Amino acid sequence: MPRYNPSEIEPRWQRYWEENKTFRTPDTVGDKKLYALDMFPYPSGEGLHVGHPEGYTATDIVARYSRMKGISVLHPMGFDAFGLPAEEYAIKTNTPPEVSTEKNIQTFTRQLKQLGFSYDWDRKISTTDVGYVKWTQWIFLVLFDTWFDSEQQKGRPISELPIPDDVSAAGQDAIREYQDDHRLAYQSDALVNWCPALGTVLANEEVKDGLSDRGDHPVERRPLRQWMLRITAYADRLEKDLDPLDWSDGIKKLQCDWIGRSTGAEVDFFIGDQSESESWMSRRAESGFPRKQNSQCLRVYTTRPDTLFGATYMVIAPEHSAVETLTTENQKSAVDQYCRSAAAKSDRDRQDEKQSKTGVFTGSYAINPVSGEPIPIWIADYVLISYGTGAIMAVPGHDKRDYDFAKKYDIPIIPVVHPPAGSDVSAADVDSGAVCFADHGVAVNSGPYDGQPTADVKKAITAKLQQDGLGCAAVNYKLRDWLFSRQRFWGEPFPILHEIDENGNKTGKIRAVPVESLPVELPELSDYRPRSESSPDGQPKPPLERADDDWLFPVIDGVKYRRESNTMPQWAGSCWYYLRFIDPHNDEVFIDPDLEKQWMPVDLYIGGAEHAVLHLLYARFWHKVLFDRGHVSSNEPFQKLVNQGMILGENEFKGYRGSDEQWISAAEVTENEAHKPVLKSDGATELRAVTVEPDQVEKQGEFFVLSVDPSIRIDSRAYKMSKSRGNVINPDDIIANDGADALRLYEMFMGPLEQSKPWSMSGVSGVRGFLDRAWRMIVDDRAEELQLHESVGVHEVTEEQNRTLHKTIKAVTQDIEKLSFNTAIARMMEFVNFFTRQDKRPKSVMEQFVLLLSPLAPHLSEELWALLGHPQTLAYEPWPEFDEAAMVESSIEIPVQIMGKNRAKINVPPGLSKDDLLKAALANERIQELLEGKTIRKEIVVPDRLVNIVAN
RNA sequence: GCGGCCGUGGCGGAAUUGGCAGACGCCUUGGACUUAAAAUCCAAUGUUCCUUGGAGCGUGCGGGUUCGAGUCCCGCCGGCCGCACCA
Repeated sequence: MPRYNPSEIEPRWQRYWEENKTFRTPDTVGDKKLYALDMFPYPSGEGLHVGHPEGYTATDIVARYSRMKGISVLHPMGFDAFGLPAEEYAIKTNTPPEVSTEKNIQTFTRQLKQLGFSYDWDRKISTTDVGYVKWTQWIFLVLFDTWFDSEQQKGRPISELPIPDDVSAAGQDAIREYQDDHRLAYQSDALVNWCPALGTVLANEEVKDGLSDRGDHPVERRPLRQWMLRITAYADRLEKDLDPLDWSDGIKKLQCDWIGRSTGAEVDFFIGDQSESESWMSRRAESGFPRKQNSQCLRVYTTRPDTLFGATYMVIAPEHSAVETLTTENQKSAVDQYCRSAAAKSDRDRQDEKQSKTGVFTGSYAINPVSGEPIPIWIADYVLISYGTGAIMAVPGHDKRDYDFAKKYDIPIIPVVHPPAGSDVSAADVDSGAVCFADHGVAVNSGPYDGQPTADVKKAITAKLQQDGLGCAAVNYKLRDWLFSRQRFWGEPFPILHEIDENGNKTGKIRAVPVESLPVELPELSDYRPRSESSPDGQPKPPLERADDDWLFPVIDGVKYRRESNTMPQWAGSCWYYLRFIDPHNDEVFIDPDLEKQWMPVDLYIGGAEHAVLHLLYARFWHKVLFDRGHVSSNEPFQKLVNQGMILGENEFKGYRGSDEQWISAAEVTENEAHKPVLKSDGATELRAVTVEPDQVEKQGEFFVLSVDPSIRIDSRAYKMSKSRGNVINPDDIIANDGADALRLYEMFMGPLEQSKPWSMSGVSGVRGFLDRAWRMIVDDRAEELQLHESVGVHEVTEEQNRTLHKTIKAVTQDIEKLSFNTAIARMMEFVNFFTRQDKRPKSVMEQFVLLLSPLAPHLSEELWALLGHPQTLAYEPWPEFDEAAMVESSIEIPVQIMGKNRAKINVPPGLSKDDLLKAALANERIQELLEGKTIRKEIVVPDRLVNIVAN
């Protein structure tokens, strides 16, 4: 029986596409091109999640649509396969991670093929492929070979780095060291979370209450020698170049906030006796503001130089280099104790304690350069060593944090800004120190600047400081350089060699692995565990240190080296995969420059919002370096970016029961810190959350309540899918029941692409019903053989049928262009509803419809296309065109309102002039009745839309 | 705390951007077909009031602009997601 049977149709067409290489990328790009890219997945052991196909279907629809529009399409897929889960699994089972990774990639590939995506599978890549790792390492060497010329705002070859005379005078080693200090990839002693027991560096997220997440071992903050990438050099360009991109404002803002550019001034405060400050200042007025601060002063960064007159104390971070010199004898023990306890805290712990600020007085004073008054210098961990200069001038009157601190330690507050006229804050409250006013306003107690608005004072004081050699305008970023090394096994080895002496000790000289020796492959190990004890020099010992000597100690030109044993983080591979897709098999270069020019940039990039910041920032950074060095022609990689929303589990009703099984209304329930439901009244009595069936619940006013007891309120919401909640939907099950076309269509029909939305099983059967109806509109499902429905044939197309067709073509075309797939599907449903009622369904119209449906439901469409008499795939059939003339209605219904309320409807021909439309409205009997005895004050006539008459 | 997004029927969501609120789908109810069921098809389906026909009220709440507001402005309330001492 020729019922619609996706499990028979779909594998058949998938085989057809694969055997005929239907979606092979064209060798040469035509007039128009589309590079449609998905954020490639990490191939986890769990297999595909229903969230994956959402974005993938969206790009696939656009790719298929574009091919039919005659556009050259590149639509690839691959795998971001380095990562921790594979390594954990390897440790547990002692099998090489590449084995489980390969298995997972095969599962993912099978699942993706079952969804009928039109990827060019010949371009499949995995970041773990040796041929891919080679070029990841090569790009690292480009970073290693590049320095950033801040004048030209451009990365340049290290060989072009100007060497200062004093450095070149000091010899070759000094020059080499100077170069190493300026490379975009450099080694640095960064403060990191170091866990001695685990022998590894941990991410902030892996540390809780100063203990390691796994094993509860103590973690300390220590400077360790790590590889860093100088992304901060590109901060300005990463921010500015966002502007012309077709990204949502939300994502642009997230990136901007992450970069965190702020402008202000650096200011030097003289340290020492008040009497000497005058002469120091006059010397400064002559010498100007020095590039580096010296020990006579403390340099701060501030965004509010206008509040300088209100600076009543200073704060330096506990790690500041001046701590020792500033601490006086009788403060020494208190300072030592404070700094030691601060060092033991992770960043997270410091943040947790932000409610109550802590600090300690150094015993020293600085001189406020504008007032000449001595002000105390404190140490407090609310000042971060990693931002600005690690020191601040504190203005408690106009900074919330300084205000809290000053209140706690009883430090004077001087108000220097009054709220502007119309502010909620009163000047009197600011003067009395009752409130902290952090906004812009008007200067007071600021000498010559009194009465001027904040913005002007900022400029004027900065200029004055500059003139006096006490300060200069400055820019700062929250963005930090990128800590790029990991003590893990399953990642790309660094292509770097450390020179060693006869005793095997590092000399400090490093060199790149010669390009012709790339890739540096991972060595074979018998044990993937991180080392549990640290090496004698206190540095972590990554697993790669246990490699054979052959791997670990190469000799080049008679010089002995030790390989770098850290690996790159998972981000590395995803930083440039979009380039490799363009030329995936090239062994000579990472990408052919001609092909790069033809295909870049990516025209549509779709993926989850979880990568909105880091991945996109990192990839853009690498791309800009490659651009500066002439390896790519485009400045930005991703022209249009769309973040799909999250697919949540099915909606759940949740009720609460007390210890005696009594129902408790949700209105009386709150959550405690452990996210357990408790009674709101005491915040302690634990309750049990139970799922309530939908038929036991009804809506009353704003809330859902129990049908049997309306005084009991029930919570209603959808939760994130998770294994522990048991609400995970497996795409394989949906495909088995209703087919890939139904899954694709349902995920597109759920709602706007970028919105989070709950799953609904009956919604799936809804779209399956539509596919069934579309099938029956064309196929005779009661016949023995597969044949056309008796109503389908070579019929004259009626005017109404033609109008429906062209309206549908127009709507679907525009909706696909807007990525508004839910409404495109709704229009096709209307089409099917209409033509199912037609006894004569012209074959030509059915064909056009099948083409419209094909990007969304490709298997069903191919099957119907074949049945309509076309032996070849429809993938390259021309996309249907619409004709405005065919859409014109003979008569349209116009509402007539009186005082904005609908009172009648009139039928008029479209395009009627204002006057005629008004005449027709006034001619209406009912309108005449209602207007009787009233005076018409005003008539609003919108042609083809409505008439509104104002009368009383 | 700061920032972003969002509140429309029982549910997911539409609404040519200021012009008929609730397209399309789900759920529910009724009917046709059937010995029966499934499947399919047809119809009803925001809410209240009255007698058909209609009238009133309705887009989280309160105000405003307008002939006209889901859409614009001001002030609240609620939800979700980021960031979190960045001077």
